[in-house]
Amino acid sequence: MLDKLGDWRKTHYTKDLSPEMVGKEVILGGWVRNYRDLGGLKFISLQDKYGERQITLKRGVVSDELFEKAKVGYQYCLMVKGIVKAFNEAPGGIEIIPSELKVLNTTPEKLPIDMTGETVSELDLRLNHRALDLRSLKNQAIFRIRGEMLRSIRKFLFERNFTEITTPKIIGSATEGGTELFPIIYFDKEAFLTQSAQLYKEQLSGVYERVFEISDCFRAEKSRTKRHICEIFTLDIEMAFSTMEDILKILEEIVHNTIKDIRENQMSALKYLEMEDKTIVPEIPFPRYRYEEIINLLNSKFKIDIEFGEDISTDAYRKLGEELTSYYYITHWPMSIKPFYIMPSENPKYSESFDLQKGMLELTSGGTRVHNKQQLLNALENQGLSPISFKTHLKAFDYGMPPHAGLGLGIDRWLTMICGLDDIREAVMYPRTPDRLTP
RNA sequence: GCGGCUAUAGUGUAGCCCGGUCUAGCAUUCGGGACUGUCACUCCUGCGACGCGGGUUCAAAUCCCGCUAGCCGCGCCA
Repeated sequence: MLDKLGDWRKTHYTKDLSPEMVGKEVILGGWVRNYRDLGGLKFISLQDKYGERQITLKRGVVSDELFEKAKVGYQYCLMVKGIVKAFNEAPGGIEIIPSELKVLNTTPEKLPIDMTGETVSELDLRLNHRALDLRSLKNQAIFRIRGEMLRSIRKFLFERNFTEITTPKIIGSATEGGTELFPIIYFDKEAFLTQSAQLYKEQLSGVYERVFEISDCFRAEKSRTKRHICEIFTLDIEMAFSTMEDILKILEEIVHNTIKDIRENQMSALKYLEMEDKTIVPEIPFPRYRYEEIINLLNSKFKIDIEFGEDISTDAYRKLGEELTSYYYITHWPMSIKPFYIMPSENPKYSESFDLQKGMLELTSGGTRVHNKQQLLNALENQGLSPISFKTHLKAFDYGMPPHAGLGLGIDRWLTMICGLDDIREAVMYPRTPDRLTP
């Protein structure tokens, strides 16, 4: 028989309890992380979103009725009313001596995934039971770092006069070519899920000058790798009156500042993930290599032959990651493999574009954009794209579009690196892959 | 999309190569019992599994085929 919440409300989270509160009555709520029954003495480790506290039931100290009631299973949902007691041998030096206990919900006898820490269940199985899995200490650490990351990025950008924008995720036509789009039915029309905020953020840079968006984009590629998912979470930035040079500077500051904040505010999470020595604040400015320098390096050092104008293969990136382990830029990619909105360099063979790499992984790409309408029209035609399908976008370039530049950063990939995870799906609460649409 | 691999209690694994010894081992979870300072409590005890379908064979967890699910790599990927 389950207890009702009634008029009980939490007075504190587990993290709020301190030695100064000894003797006070508190109400805590959460889930059973561990349960130990020593006969006349029982311990419940109660976990909430911030941590855990020990509830101690000693026969003779608590009522017999309460003592008998405290027979709980892993991940039961409990609320406890009790007195804070200092006890050196208790975890954190504090324990709760309960006067009342509410069992608000129970669990099956056998949980579908391991929640004891004894064994590590397979990722696919954990994802099937994600709402439960996310309560694990590892996941708590990962997503605490994610929260800090987003908070830090937003704070940094707001302090520098950026405006947070939101752009449509349902779009009427293909935006940029390249990746496959998910088609959807929009009443009686065909529509698509957006692949990026690119065109909209460019337009809005002509209004709010410095804009950013943090949101989902969709890639309909059947990529079965540990680095790809179909619904990605990206940071998009666009700055008017700027070039690639300004973007390179602000991006390295963002990376530097975000990792600094994570180390300052979420060190315990980093430690839990054993990343405190690996996720360190990188020195800025980041090394910059031109695309040609990179392919020359790959050729001379690893005998990997890449023609100018070819993309860098997974294998080549892997080798590159052995050579360059920290953050670095690859700039001035061949214009031929960059999208139409990227500004060519003075020598139009090259482009004012860059990728930010961390080891083998591409984290960000960006560059200076074309703001002159005629030049944009020419670029569209050169890439075999139809100006008609970009008609509404092109209109924005009729009314004083400023020179601008920007970037797109994959938040999930970055979190994967920062947490030292093996698979990008670990860094997403509910990942979408070609084979996974639930939960 | 292509190639390689895997599938054993709730979870994680051993056994498979070399068919019989498997009445399928171990850890943990779960049930019962003992235990008043644990923190992966400890100890005793019990329950629980060969993905599905077909084939070979006297005999299949083990060999073969198909299906399903998953894993790894490549390709695709503003």
